[in-house]
Parts: sequence; C-alpha cells; structure tokens
Amino acid sequence: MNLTPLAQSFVLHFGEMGSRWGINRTVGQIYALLFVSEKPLNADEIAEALAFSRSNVSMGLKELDSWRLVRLQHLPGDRREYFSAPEDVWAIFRTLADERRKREIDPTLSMLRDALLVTPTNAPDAFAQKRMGDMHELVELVTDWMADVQRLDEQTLRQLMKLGAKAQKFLEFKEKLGLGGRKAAEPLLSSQLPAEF
Amino acid sequence: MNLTPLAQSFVLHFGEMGSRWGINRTVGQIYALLFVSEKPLNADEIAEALAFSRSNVSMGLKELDSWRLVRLQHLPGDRREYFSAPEDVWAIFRTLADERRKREIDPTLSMLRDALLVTPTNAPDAFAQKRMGDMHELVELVTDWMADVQRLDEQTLRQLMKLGAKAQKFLEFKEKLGLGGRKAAEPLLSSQLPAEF
DNA sequence: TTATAATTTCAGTAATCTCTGAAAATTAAG
DNA sequence: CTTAATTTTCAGAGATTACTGAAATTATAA
Repeated sequence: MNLTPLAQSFVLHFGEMGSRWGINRTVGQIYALLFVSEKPLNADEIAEALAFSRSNVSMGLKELDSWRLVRLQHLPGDRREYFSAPEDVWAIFRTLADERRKREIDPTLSMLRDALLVTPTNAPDAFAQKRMGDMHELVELVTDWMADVQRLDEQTLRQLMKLGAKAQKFLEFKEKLGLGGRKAAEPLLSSQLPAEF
Repeated sequence: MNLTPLAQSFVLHFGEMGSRWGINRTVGQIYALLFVSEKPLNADEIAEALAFSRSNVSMGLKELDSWRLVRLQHLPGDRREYFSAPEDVWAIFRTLADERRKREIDPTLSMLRDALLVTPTNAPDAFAQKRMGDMHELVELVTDWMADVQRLDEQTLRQLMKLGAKAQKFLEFKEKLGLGGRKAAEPLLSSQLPAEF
C-alpha cells in the first residue's frame, strides 16, 4: 500500500469500520481512498494503491455506485473510467441517509404496515400487534422527520444543528404561553423569547 | 417455530434485516421475539420458540445485553433468568442511538481528531487533511445535535418531530428579521410568525 | 456442605461472505 | 469489420462468522 501514513490510517480505519457500517473492508477502503484523493482514480490505480485484485476493485466500485457514493468520469484521451467521491460532505450525508433509509428502514415499515392490517384472533397476537403499532409510529415519525431535515440546504441545516437543543427551549417557551396557541393578534415580546432567538 | 403467523413474520423479518443492521440473524430474532412477547421469557423458551440451540440463545442474549436492549429479571419461585424488551419505544430509540454512536461514530471521530493534529508535509496530505476536516466538522455537528435531540423527553421529541421541517420555516423567518438579531426590546408580533408557531 | 438446576464457555463444524484469477463481455480505436 | 484495451462476471479458494454439543462454571436449594 503506497500511501502516506496519514492517508493510510484513514483508509485502514474505514476498512475496519466497514463491518460495523454494513459494508465490507474493500468497499470501505476504496471509498476512503477516493475521499482523500484530489484527482479521480481509475480502477488500476485503486487496485495498485490498496493491493487488491482488479476484479475486487470492480465489485467494490459497483457497490459504491449502488450507494450513489462515487462519480464516474472520463478524462480526455484516456478510455479508462475514473472515479471520485463527491466533494460536498453535506450532499454525501444526504445520499447516505437516503440510501440507509431505503435499505434499512423502508422494508421494516412495509412489513409493519402489513402486520397492522391483520385482525388479531387471539390475545398474544393482539399484544404483538400493539407493540408493532408502537414501533411503526415511532419509526415513521423519526424517518419522516429525518427526511424533512435532510431536505434543508446546508446553510439552514448548519443553523438548525448549531441551535441544537435550543429548538427544544423554544418549544418549552411555546408551552408556557399555553398549549392551545395564542390569539393570533396577541403581541409576543421578543424579550420573552429565550436568548438564542 | 411454534409462533403465530403474525409473530413469525415479525421475527423472521428482524432476522433477515439483522445483517443490514450489523447484528446477526439469531440476535435479531431473539430481540423481535422478546419485543412482541407480553411476558418475559427464559432462555429455554426462546430456544424452543426459535429452534436454536440453548448455547446460541445464551450468546445472543449476551449480545443484546451489551446493547442494553434487554432487561433481566427473576420470577418468584423460579430460579431461571427471564428476559424482556423494555416497553417504552422512545427509550429503546435512545439506547439504540447511544450505542450506535459509541460503536459506529466515536471511533471515527477519534481517528479524525488524531489525523487533524498532524502537520502535513506534502500537497496530497494537505488535501487529505482538508477533506478529513470537512468530514470531522460535519460528523461532530450531526452527532452532537442528535445527542441533544435524543435527550429530550418523549413529549417534546414528539412535538419537535411533528413540527418537522417547520422548524426550518422558523429559521427562515428569523432570517427575514435580519441575521444580526433584533434589538432586545423590539416587539415581535405573533401574526408575523409562520402559522405553525 | 452436597446435589441439582441453570448458564456460560469453547473447540470444532457448518454456513456465509470475501477475494482472486481466468474467461467472457463490452467498448473504443484503427 | 477487426483488434486491442478495459471492464465485468463468476466459479472456486480462502477467510470469517455463526452455530452446536459437550464440558466447565456458577448459582440455588436441600
């Protein structure tokens, strides 16, 4: 592996973490390498840098492509395919969140929806269905909200996150004003708002 | 597997999804079974219900315990250990988020922090370090924010999520009032707020 | 204590996943 | 077209992970 120690530690870490993230070592390393490379790389360069077989690189790139995590391009006068990792980390985050939702959550929501359509014929099933209902409600709420959040542009997302739990303080503040909502025209003094707002 | 079709489809689904979630089939099935069971189960009952060996159940429960996803209790007059899945799905969500952060994210943040301390000695390393810096900033921002969010109690969390992207609208509204912030005493008419507030 | 029930450990086997090299397929140039 | 370069596929070898049964350990009751 002819990488600098800095790049190497990054690449090896991604390889090791791969298993925890549900991708394999090869795929993790290839992505890491592309991520820290300034210029796009072709499959042979990747195979060379990571000491994998050419065919392994091909499969890894295919996998990364299915996650929409790599971009394919051609360099003028060179018929080989060059790969790179998109540079915008916020866009990467969105892609990753979308793909994970699609692969790790949607199938479960679908199974739960089906299960909730059944009319239970005995007590254990009635209980089980109630539990599945709880799970479905929570998962749907969280994923819809995450989908909403990740639709925001970087600027707004950044603001929202820096705000952090302060958004909560706002909700608590709202509470103090009475849950049912204020009268539309009632003036709200900014001095009453939490300092962050 | 002597389960009702409803429970069985749930259990089998969790087994299949296990691999995508980074747990194995056995562990997924055991958790699913406990989740839909009204009463706690002992290891033999689990082994019987899922047709696993007793030792496999033991290992699976140990794994679930390390994720803090099961509760162990004893029934009076019975020396066997009984297991159950905590009933509060919001608490489960918090536990899961904590454990995943600890296992899947913290090690990477730590690696990135170390990498950012190095003074790059060549152009490729300088570029790589810049990329790692981008990644570190994003990951830290997102995880800190998630940690904040998940600290909220169910009531507030529910509100926040139902609000969804409306929180964004509030930020945009804030923007309109001028980024630098209003004068402290300047009155803010509630009629100017987006309808959701 | 001792005996017995319950749980855990662990070495070996089974199953699954990863990776390679060779062959097939695809693509582009001549 | 034909040829050469490049990429993909895939069967099988290799490595890893999952699972079992037997033995060891731990815990409880007598």
